[in-house]
Amino acid sequence: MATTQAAAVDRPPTIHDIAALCGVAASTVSRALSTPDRVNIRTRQRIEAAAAQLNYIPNSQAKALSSGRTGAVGVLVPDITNPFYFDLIRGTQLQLKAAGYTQLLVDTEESDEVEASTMEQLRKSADGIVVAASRLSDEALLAAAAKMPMVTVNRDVPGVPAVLIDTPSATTQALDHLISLGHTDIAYMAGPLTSQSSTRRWTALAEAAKERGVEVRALGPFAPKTQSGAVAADAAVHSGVTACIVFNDLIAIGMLQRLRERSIRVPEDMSIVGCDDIFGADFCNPPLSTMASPIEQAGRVAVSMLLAQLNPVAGGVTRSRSVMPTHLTVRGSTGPAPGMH
Amino acid sequence: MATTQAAAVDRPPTIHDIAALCGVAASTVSRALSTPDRVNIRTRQRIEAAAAQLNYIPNSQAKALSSGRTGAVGVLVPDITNPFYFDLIRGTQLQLKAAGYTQLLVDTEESDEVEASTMEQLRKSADGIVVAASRLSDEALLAAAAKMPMVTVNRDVPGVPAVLIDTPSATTQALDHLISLGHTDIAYMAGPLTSQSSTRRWTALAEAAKERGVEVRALGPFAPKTQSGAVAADAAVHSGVTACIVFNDLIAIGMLQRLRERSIRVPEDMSIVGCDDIFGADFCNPPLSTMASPIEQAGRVAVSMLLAQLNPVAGGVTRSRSVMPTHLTVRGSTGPAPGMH
DNA sequence: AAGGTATTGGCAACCGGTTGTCATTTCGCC
DNA sequence: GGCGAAATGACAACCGGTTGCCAATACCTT
Repeated sequence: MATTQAAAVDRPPTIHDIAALCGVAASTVSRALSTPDRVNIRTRQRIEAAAAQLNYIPNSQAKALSSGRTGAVGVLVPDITNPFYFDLIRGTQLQLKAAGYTQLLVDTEESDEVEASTMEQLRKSADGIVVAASRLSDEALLAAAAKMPMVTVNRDVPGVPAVLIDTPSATTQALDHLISLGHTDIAYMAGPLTSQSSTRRWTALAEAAKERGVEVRALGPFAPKTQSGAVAADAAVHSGVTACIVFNDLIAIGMLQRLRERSIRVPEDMSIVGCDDIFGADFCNPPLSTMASPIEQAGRVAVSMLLAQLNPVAGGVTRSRSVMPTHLTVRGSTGPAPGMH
Repeated sequence: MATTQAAAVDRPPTIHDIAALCGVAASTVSRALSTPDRVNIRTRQRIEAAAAQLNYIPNSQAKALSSGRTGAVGVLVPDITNPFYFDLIRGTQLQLKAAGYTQLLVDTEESDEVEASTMEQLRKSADGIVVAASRLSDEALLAAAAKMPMVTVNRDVPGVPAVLIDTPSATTQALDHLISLGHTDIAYMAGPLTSQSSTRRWTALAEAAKERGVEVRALGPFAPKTQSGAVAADAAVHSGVTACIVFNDLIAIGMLQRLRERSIRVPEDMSIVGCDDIFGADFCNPPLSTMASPIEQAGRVAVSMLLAQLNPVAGGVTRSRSVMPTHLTVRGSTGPAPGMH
């Protein structure tokens, strides 16, 4: 039989249901749940019990609307299918979840426009964003950071908190490694022009090369995909170098494949050093020598920095810059220069 | 000088700002933007111009709260670092973005509990969900599907719309391939017990083997990680089989590494067939023969089915099941059985 | 026991849209 | 020119929480 009094309807319970059940005002319920110490302990326990009984789950939309905080953090990556970002994403996801935040993951498709419009979109629906390998200009990034809390990964813009992966110094390790193997003709296979990581690596590498009196030439740019490896490999062979330090593992693995097709032996005829130590770098053929860094941790740190920015602790210092150590992992793709023993 | 009239404040514009600028009611603005044909064309154009001028972006929270529709879709995957899901995620993301939806990606950590609680959470903040390789029981899944629109991927539960990747039939292809190479001792390296995909593959494989009069034994279960490859490889060697059909490429690649360590040659001593054709399957050593399927497309189809469910079109038929074709891709990890030519 | 302070709980406005209702306008038609 | 129907726009309630403000209550002190 139909009844006018709201029975246990199927609609999810709200604070009003709890309030009615406990005989208090809705606002009291709200306070009991979000500002526990502003409510009588007994009342609070009654409310909590009722909430548990009703299987209450707060409506995040409503919460966001009224409080202005969404409890969500946007994570922007240029290419979601690039294995490099898997670990980063997992790091951010774990850290965000631990803090009770939701992750909004967006693939910006290597496009500065998509990146910018996404940021504008997220301005309303997220409390802050983590931007990996931004393709935006320094000015655009700085302007965006002024509008909403932001932490960048692998992008150094003064005034914007950042997690930097210290690949530049690793390129020096790679260079020394190659020099110690007798290589003197070395190329740097560059990434996209808009990638600051690529620029920073090249700068560091060129300087180190100069100090050591060897010559390193830059080739490229190459898109960060395995497919680009073919062009890159051909360019390297044509240039006559005996070793390559490659922008990232994706391209490096592509080069490995192409060199194999062309019957150019790695590392006997050509040594290859990648960067990132992505999934696959350890089981490609030959296994790739590469510059490895704690990517997942970088993701966690980025989130920590962002959350510290969102919820400032009295007396806490907010770091605005964090550098992740990087080291060279030598596997099978590097060996003595041709003609050396 | 201070002014009481709200000038161009920094706060993002709302429909009220637009309404004030146009001299109409806020509700008119709302209608003009969401139900364009219920408003005078001239008024609408004025409103649209004002919206553009103010750079108006609707507040998705408020929209969700009042309309009940969030414009977001949850995508649940068991392990975000499993390359198999990259393409799936990219597929869902592309299709969702094209339809103006937001993707909420969650890693359920291969846990049925995380999966269940995530669903409960998402019930409020998403309009529907895509669940890949669910670890939930049929009953739990059916119950969850009753509460919110859902499409599963690689999980067949009557009454729940699903995108199925036809790996079972591919196992038959793999079996025939191995038989044609002279193998008679074949093992199936099983995935997690809670994975229906694994069960379905085994069922299909066992039946096909029976028809063909060969014996196939099941080994495992093994966790879907490269690390499990070592145990799997050792188990395979110990069992004396000459070929393995493996639950997925992750385990298969791990096996390849282990067999190499143990100096067991692939494919001379042992043939390996993987499943999924993930990133890396083409450049591991040797390149992996595997069962490939259009994963990204599976993601797109799953989203299409979900959206069709959310926005039923008059006269449109809603497919509740879609099977993606799968075929065997032969590379270097399969060869003639030992002693055959 | 009375006065004071600290704590607690309720009211109501508000966040930014959506949507039902209804009065008004506009238009077409006879 | 006047009528009716359709189109249009304004009002206000509502979604589910948060929060400022104030009154009421409790507790403590002298």
